[in-house]
Amino acid sequence: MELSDLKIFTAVVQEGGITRAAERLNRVQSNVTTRVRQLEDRLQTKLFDRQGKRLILTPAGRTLLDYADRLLALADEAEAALQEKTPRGLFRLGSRESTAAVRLPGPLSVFAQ
Amino acid sequence: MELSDLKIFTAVVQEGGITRAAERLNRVQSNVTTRVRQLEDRLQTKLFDRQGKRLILTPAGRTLLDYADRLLALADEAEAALQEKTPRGLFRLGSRESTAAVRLPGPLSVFAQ
DNA sequence: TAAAAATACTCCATAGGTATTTTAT
DNA sequence: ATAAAATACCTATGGAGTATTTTTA
Repeated sequence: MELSDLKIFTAVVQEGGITRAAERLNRVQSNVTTRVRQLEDRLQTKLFDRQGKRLILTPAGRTLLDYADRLLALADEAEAALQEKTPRGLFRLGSRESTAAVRLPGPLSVFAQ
Repeated sequence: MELSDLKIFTAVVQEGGITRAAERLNRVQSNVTTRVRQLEDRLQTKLFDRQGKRLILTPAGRTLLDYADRLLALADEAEAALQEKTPRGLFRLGSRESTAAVRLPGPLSVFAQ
C-alpha cells in the first residue's frame, strides 16, 4: 500500500466517481479504475460496492478512508516540515570560559525562548 | 514520497548503513543507495551527511525519521484494521413493532456494549 | 586491503495511456 | 442515448539487479 494509492482512493471517494477523480488527478479513467482494483486486491478487501455506475463505500472502505485522510495529512505535514528553512536540531558550541562570559550572551539572546 | 521510500529510509537509519539495510530488506545494495538518493532529490533535502562510509543523519533526516515512524505505524494499523474479520459499520434493521418487542431483544443483546 | 558506498549499465514489472466494450440511467 | 466503469491492449518510466569502480578506515 503506497501513499499514491491512498491519494487516488480518497479522490474517488471525494469526487464520488472514478471519472471525476481521474480528471482531478490529471490521470486517465482506466488508470484510476485499475489502481482502485489493484488496491482492493492487495488489501484483499472490497472498498466499494459496485451497483452499476454507482460506487458505494463498504464499511471496510469507510475504515480505510479514515486512515487514508490521517496518513495523507501526516505526510503533507512531514514534507512541509522538511521545507522549513529555519535551522533545526541540536547545536553544540564550544568556547573558553572567559570568552563565553563576555562574547556569547549578546548573540545567543537572539535564540532565547 | 511513498511509504516504501520511508521503509527503506528507516531501515538504513536503524541498521546504520546501506549494505545492512539492503540485506534486511532483501534488496540489493545499489538499489537502496539509489532509492535514498532519489528520496533526497524529491524532497530537495539532504537526509544524511556522507563522511566516507559513515552515514550520519542530518537534522532534516532526524525530522523525517520521526514522521516516517509515525506514518509506517499508522499504515500498519490501517492494514490490520482492514484484516479484522469482525463486521463493522452501521447496521440498519427494520421490523414491525410487535415483532421487535418479542423477537429482537434476545439476539440483539449479543451486541450490547 | 577489506568493506562499504557510489556509479554505469541492463532488464523487466508495472504504472499510465489509447481505444473499445459493457452497463445502467 | 448518454455517461460512466470495465476491459483489452500497448508503451514507457523507473524500480531492481549485475558488475565494476571509488573511497576510507
